[in-house]
Amino acid sequence: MGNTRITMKGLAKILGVSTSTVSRALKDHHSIGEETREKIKKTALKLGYIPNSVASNLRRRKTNHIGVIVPRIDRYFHSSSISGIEEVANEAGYYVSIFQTKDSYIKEVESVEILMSNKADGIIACLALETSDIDHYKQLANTKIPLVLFDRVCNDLESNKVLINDYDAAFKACDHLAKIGCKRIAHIAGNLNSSIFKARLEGYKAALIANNLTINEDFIFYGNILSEEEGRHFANALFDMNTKPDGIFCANDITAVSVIQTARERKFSVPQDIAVVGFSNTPISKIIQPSLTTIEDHAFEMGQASARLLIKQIEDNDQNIVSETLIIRNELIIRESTVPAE
Amino acid sequence: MGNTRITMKGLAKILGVSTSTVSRALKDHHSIGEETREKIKKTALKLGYIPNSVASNLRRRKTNHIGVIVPRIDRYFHSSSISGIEEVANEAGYYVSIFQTKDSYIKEVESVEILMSNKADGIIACLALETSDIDHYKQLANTKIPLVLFDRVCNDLESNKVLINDYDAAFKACDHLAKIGCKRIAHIAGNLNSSIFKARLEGYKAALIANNLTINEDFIFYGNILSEEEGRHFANALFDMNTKPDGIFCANDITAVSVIQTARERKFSVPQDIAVVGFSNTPISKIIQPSLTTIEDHAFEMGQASARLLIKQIEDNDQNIVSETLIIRNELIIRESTVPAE
DNA sequence: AATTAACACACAAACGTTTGCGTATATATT
DNA sequence: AATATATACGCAAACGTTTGTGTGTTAATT
Repeated sequence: MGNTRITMKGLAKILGVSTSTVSRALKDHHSIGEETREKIKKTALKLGYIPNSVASNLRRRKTNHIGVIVPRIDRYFHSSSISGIEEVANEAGYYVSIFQTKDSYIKEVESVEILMSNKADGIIACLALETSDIDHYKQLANTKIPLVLFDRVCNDLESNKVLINDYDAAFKACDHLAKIGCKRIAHIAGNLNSSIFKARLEGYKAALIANNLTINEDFIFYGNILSEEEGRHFANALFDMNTKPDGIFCANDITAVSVIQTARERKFSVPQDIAVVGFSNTPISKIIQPSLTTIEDHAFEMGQASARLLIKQIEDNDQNIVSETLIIRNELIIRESTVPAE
Repeated sequence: MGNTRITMKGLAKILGVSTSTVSRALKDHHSIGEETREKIKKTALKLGYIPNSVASNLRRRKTNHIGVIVPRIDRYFHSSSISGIEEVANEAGYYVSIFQTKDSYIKEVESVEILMSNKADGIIACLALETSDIDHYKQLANTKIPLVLFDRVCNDLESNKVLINDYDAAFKACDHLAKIGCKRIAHIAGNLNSSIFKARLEGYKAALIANNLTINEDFIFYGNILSEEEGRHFANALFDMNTKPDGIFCANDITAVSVIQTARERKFSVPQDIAVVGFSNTPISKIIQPSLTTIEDHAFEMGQASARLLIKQIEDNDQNIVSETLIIRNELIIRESTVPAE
């Protein structure tokens, strides 16, 4: 029953050396002679030795493991950023575990606890919509586990951040609507508990003011998770209005797509009756007809940048830098939902 | 500076009890008196004790960690199945780490090695396209780490499997095309190294034969990763043919969408000139115009089933069952790309 | 020839838990 | 009163590494 696998101790006994020699030989420590090193490696291979990282992690006080906490992995923005995180983490010798909060505060707290217990070397998180109390992240600071917040960050928390300028992006989007002639610009806002949706709302308002348009509260729809259903609901409400908006800035692509679909069903034409702008440049935005004007927010690159920043924090001991904030570029991508193809 | 966190040993010293008592008290072991138990818990809380799972894992020889290996997390099918896996794993007290192979054999091997080293309690994997040699999974069998393959499985490997009947699904799809009157049915096939794409090709052929249609090799396009680019390339080749197909079954939604887009650009109409069927019922399939007829393969449920199966294998010691295979239902969803809305 | 330095390895403690076993006191059983 | 049982806790080994220090041998330096 060679049931239990060979360990360093086992190898040492077989070869008549000490476990410390085995350990050093396997990682090419210079103090081990050429000959014994080779002999050890050879038999390790032959006997199918597999290093036990759990033991190693305990001893080294390092796990080479970074935890990622996101609201929902099946949303394109998040799976893309995870993909970016995973790529640079792996490159640097870290592996990645995923926690999905489904925007629940409790699940977020639990995730952080598990990651602390498991001695993750660092954490990258995108806040749940429900989250406003951030003690769980503050507790993290005591444990010296570096944290990077991305996309949905928290201003009350001093931590590393990677985000885009949502205000600016929203401003560009709405300014574009104004410039193409929209006078009554509506907005589907996300959960204002979240930094990004608050900023997008403010960017929206600022752009209207800058273009001498009045802000009409009836034209602002306050959403939550911005699902397809929410989008449809708002779109229907919008098309039921007496004086209808002639442009709309949606805080994500999902709701923007719902608006376009609803418009089609109700025989309104986009962009003639209403121009629509989304947010995130998800794959669907290119495909839908009319194709969707939207903000490219570079999710993959945000993920990469977050991972790079985190790993720097993990590996550098520069205690002078308390925290760092990275702003990622964003672009307005103009498509047919605001400017019809000629 | 209180830099190093409090441990059980520390708590024990402070409270004047043994570490074993602390350990047992914290997990409500019956042999610890009410009074001491409460006292221990109280001070543990007060001093911000965080259990060290790494140490616990080492001692218990269990990590409560399951590894997931998928080709690309930013593809909807995979992020959905991960979401399903994550949900049931968390429910059962496991956390999930993700490895992305990008369809590379080497990355898959490395991922398995990392998971073995890290003593994952189990692994759920969807094979990379490149993978044909599966020694790395066979090695896993020696370590007694349970494995569940899902979607893209390997017939040479005796292991737990969760998949759909791709042959049957493809048959249904192509039979549908035949029944609506298509005589020249084409197929965009995936990498035939992969079980699912081979099965879909065979289902395609079988359906043609069953409908007394001849199999024309010119109508079969052999793809690889089935990206948008591949789809466009094949679509253009298809529309350049003298006698064009009047129906096409695409091995995934991405290429199906490309066909529809290309058709639109080149002024062919779907489904009148060519009917098209995709595979996976990704969100985009509902949105595109015409909406896409496709196979619903229940990615989320596949993930759930995989996780449940794996956890059963981890926790049950029923050594009678060597392996188990679950077939998940699938349905043909008929939309406008084969049957125009009246 | 004496001192240094380099080399090659072994010893043993440590990382922070868990757990089988042992023991002392208190209560119940005959 | 003697034995058995339950209760409440401590001892110490173990999980499999890593690493600081120690030691004996050989080669280099003066």
